[in-house]
Amino acid sequence: MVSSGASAPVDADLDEFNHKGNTATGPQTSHVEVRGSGLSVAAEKVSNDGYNWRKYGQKLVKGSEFPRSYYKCTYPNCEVKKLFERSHDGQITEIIYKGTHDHPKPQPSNRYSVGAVMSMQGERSDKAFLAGRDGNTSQMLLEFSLLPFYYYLLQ
DNA sequence: AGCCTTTGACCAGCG
DNA sequence: TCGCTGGTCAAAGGC
Repeated sequence: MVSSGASAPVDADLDEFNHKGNTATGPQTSHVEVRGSGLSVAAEKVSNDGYNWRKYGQKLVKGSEFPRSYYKCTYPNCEVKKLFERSHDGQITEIIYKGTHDHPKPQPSNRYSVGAVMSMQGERSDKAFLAGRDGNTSQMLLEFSLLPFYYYLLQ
């Protein structure tokens, strides 16, 4: 569960989502919070989570000092949306997924030699967002799991 | 040539 | 009913 369970520290705010009354009928919303990762690669990885996204908007929401980007999955018949909020440093402040992919992931343009990344993304792609929220531990895991990817980029 | 990002405007929901 | 805010659209430009 160490290397495969946490691609990103997931703070599942499904409670808040439930509270609003949109659960089974509405689209699933996953609230992913990635804070404190100084690696700009973190943003890259989260952006390239195995799917292709097309940006369709950007808005500065109140309460946040940084603009929020709106992405949509480019897969045909897949209307999963992703709200991406990051600071000017490239640090991710908030990521919100709306919906669930019901299609296989397209071929990632980058072929990591590290299968671990793929596998963990594969697990993450579902809705296994329920386990693994240890605060600092998950943060550490994030950076740790990113090391191979980061190393790959450096080459 | 095609897809993606950018950016301003438009629209709908809510207080 | 009006104003505000968040979300989406669409045109233009870039890669």
